[in-house]
Amino acid sequence: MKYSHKEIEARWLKRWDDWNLYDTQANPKRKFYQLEMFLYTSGDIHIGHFRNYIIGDFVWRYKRMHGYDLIHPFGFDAFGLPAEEAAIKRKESPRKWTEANIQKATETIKKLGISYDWSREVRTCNPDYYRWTQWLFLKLYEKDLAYRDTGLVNWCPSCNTVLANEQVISGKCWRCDSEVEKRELVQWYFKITDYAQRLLDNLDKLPEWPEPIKIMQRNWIGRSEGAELVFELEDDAEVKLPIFTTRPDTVYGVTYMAIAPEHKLVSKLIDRMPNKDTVIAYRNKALAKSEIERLTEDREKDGVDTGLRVRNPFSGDKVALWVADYVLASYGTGIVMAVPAHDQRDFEFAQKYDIPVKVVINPPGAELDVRKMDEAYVDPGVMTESGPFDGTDSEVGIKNVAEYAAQKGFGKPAVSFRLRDWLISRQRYWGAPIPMIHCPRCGMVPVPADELPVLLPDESRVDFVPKGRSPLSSVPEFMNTKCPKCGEDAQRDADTMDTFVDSAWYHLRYVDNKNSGEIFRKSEARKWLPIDLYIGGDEHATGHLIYFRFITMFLYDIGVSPVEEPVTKLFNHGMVFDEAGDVMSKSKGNVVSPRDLMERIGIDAARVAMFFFAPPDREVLWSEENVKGSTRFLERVYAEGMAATKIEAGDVGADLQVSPVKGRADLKIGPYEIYKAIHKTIKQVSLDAEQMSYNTAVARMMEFMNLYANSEAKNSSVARFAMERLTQLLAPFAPFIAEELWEAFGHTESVFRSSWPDYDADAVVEDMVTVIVQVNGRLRGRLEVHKDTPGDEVIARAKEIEAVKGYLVAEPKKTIYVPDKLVNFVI
RNA sequence: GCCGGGAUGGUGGAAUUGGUAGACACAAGGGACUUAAAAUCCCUCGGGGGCAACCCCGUGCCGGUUCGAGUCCGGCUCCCGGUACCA
Repeated sequence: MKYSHKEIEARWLKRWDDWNLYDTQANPKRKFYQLEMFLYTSGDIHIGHFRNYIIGDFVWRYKRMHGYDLIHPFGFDAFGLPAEEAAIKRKESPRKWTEANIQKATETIKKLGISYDWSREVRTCNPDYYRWTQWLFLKLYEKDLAYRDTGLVNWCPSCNTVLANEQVISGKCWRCDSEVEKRELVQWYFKITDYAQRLLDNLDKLPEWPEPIKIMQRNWIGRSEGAELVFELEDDAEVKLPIFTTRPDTVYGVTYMAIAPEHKLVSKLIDRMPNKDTVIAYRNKALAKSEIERLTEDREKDGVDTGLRVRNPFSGDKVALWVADYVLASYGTGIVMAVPAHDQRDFEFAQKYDIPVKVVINPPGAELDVRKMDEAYVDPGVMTESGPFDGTDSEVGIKNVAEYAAQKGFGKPAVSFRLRDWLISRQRYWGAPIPMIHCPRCGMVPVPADELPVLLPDESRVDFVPKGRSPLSSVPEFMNTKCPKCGEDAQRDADTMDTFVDSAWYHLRYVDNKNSGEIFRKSEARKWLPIDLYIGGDEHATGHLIYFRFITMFLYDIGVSPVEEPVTKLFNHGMVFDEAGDVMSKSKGNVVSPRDLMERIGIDAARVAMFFFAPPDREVLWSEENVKGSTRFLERVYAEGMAATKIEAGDVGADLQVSPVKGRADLKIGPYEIYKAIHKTIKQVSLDAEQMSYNTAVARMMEFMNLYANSEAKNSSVARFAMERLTQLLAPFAPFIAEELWEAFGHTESVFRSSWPDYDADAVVEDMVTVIVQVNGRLRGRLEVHKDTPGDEVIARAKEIEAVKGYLVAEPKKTIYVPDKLVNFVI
C-alpha cells in the first residue's frame, strides 16, 4: 500500500505545531543541548544542510524518547559578503536580500519538520544581536585583548577592496582572479595568541572530539619550544636584535642574520645601512611581490646584505645582517639567526651568496666536512666549536644554551606559536560596526556600553561599491559623533567586524535570546551548557571552531559563561556528492534541493535514503536510483504496519505458548521467530543509534521487514506487537510515517513522547549457534549446535564431518576451540 | 614536503576484542502476474573449475606475525582533504 507523503507530512507538521512538541523545557531535569552549525545566509538550504540537520534531528528524537529534556535551537549567520555582493551587483538592499533568504530557508526547514524550537532563533544581523557582539568587543578591549595595529592585508587591485584570508585562493582574488597584493592598513585584532596555550592544552580535555580535528587545531596553533636570544648591532649595542630559535644549540654556528623586509627595524635602521639603496630597492620589490610569487614552490630564496654587522653574544663573532623575504615578519620576532650548517633554508641561502658555513654539530661518531656538505645537517649530534658546550649532546644543549643565555642576561628559554592574532576588521558595510570612536583630543574612546548598539546607517545612504575603505566612512551621519569623554566632535570607526565574531558566541545567546538587558543570563546558560553534541562540517576545524572556543573561554574568564569549553562532543558529517562523485554546484547543474526531494519522494524517504547510503561521518554519493530501496522499505513498513493495527491487541505470551518453540523442523516463520527477531532488531538498532551508525541501523530494520514479510504469523498478537515496536524504532528516521502508524495503533500522543523500547534479553539469546570448523585455518564445514554445548562434544562432532575427515589422517597437532564459534584442527 | 583520511563485487556499502568476507540496498539477468506497461512478488548475482557433493583464487601492492589477517606489524602505490619557507 502506498502512502501519500504530502498528506501525512502536512498532517503531522500541523499536529507537532499544535502540540508544541519542540518547545524547550524551562527547567530541564536531564538536559541535552543539541546543536547544528547555523546557516550562513546566502540562499536556500541545499542537500548538504539537509544531511546536517537530519542528523541533529535524529539525535533530538532519539534522546527525547530516552527521556531527555532538549534544547534544539536554530539561527542565521546573516552578516557577510553575499548580501553585499547582491547589493553591488543587483542593487538589492543587503537587509532585504538577507531577510528574503532567511524567510526562504526557514520555510524549507520548517517544511522538513526539523525539531527546532523556533522561539530561540537568533539572527546575527539584527541590532538586538549585534548589540551584544559589540558589547563583546568592548569587553575584549577592556581586557586589552582587542587592539589596533598596522598590518599588511590582502588587497585586490581590481575589486579595489580588502579581502579576508579565506577569500584569497592560492594568491588570487576569489572573484576576479587577479593577483592579490599586500597593503599596509590599520586594523583591529583580537589577541587570541594570549589563549594559545590554553586552546592547546584544553584539547586534551575534549575526549569526544574527533582526533583529526584536534590534530588540525594543534598544528594550527603550532607550539614550538626553544629560546629567545638577543643579538646586538656591532657599532651600537643599544640596538637589540632578538631572535627566536628552536635550535639554540646551534648558536655558535651563526654566520649571518636575516630580517624580514617589512620588519619595523628595517625602516628604523635604514639610514645607518651602508647598503641603504639596495636595501630600499629590495624591500620595495619584496612588498610588491604578490602572494602568488611568494607561495611558488621552489622559489629561490633571495635577499640583500645591509652592510650592518651584528655581534653574536655567545661567540663574539661579527656577522652580516641581511634582509631576506624568506623571513616572516609575523612569526617569532621577525628576525632569524642563520646557521647554514644546520638549517636547510639557511644552507641554500648561504650557498647562493657565498656566506661561510660553520659546523657546530657533528653526527654521533663522525665529523662533518664543510666542503663535502650538499645539504644542512639537521639531526641531533654532538656540539663542537661551541665554547663551553663542546662535547655536549645537542639535545641537552638546547636546554643548556637557553639557560646559559638567561644567566648571562642575553636570552631565555621561550615558546613561540604559529597562531596569529585574529584580524577582525573588515572594510565592509554588512557587519557589526566596531564600537569605537576616534577623538582628536582623547584618542580612541570606546562607545559606552549603554549606548549600544551602534546601528548601521540606513542603506539608502550607502554606496556599496568598494573603494578600499569601508562604505561606512562615506556616510557623514554615521561617522560624525561626539566624543563620549570630552563631548567634542569625533569620528566613529568605519570598519565592521568579521562574521566569525558573530558566530563565536551564538550558542550562548540561544539560551536567552530575547534578553535586552544583558548578553544572556548565566542562570539560563548554566541550565544548558555545554553543548552536548555539535554537528557541522570539518571545514571549520581551524576557523570557527577555534574562534568559538576562544570566545567561550574569554567569556568564562570574565564570569559570563558558565563553561570554559563550549562543546562536549563534536561530530563532523561528510559532504554530499552526486552519483558520479562530483561536488554539487550550480554551474554543474547537478544540485539537488531539499524542496525538490520533499516534492518528489517525500521527506521520510529522503531521510531514510540519506541515512542508509553511507555512515554519517563519511562522504555520501546521492543517487536517485538508490532511493528506491528506501522508498520500497517505507511502503512495506506502512502497509504491514497498517495491517497490524487491525489486529486486536492480545496476550503476546499466549501466542508464544502455542508456537513451536524449537520448531526448526518446519521452516515457517511463526510468532516465536517474529518475537525473537523484533527484539534482536531493537537491540541492534539501539546499539547502532548510540554509535551514530545510522546506515546499519536502517539495514537492520530492512532485514526485519524481509523476515516479517515472509512470516505466516502476520495475524498474531506478536505481529502487532512487533510492528508497534518497529514503528518506534523507525520514528527518528522517518518521523512522519512513524507518527501516522503510531496513531493508528491507538495512541493519542506523539510517538516521540513514548519511551524507546527495551529488548527482552532472553529473546535475543540464540539457542542454536553455528560453529565453523576449520582445518589449518581454512573453512571445511559448519555445525549447528545448541548454545553452550561442551567443547569435547563439539570437537567430536566436528571430526565426524565428511569434508573434515579427509584431512584428519592423523591426530591433529593442536585443536583450537572458541566456544560457540569455531573449531580449528592444526595438522 | 609535512599532517590527516581512504582503497572491499558492476555500484553504494556490511563485517564486536583477529574467528563463516560481501549483511542491507541499487543495478543487471531470468521467471510469475498483466492484453500491455508500471507496480508487486520469486530466483540468480565476486572470479574460475566441476553433472554434483565440493575444490582453487579473491578485501590497492609486497613482505611479516598468527592455528587463523579486510582487521595487527613493516615497506610501498594511488585517490581525497588540511597546511605551506613557522626559524
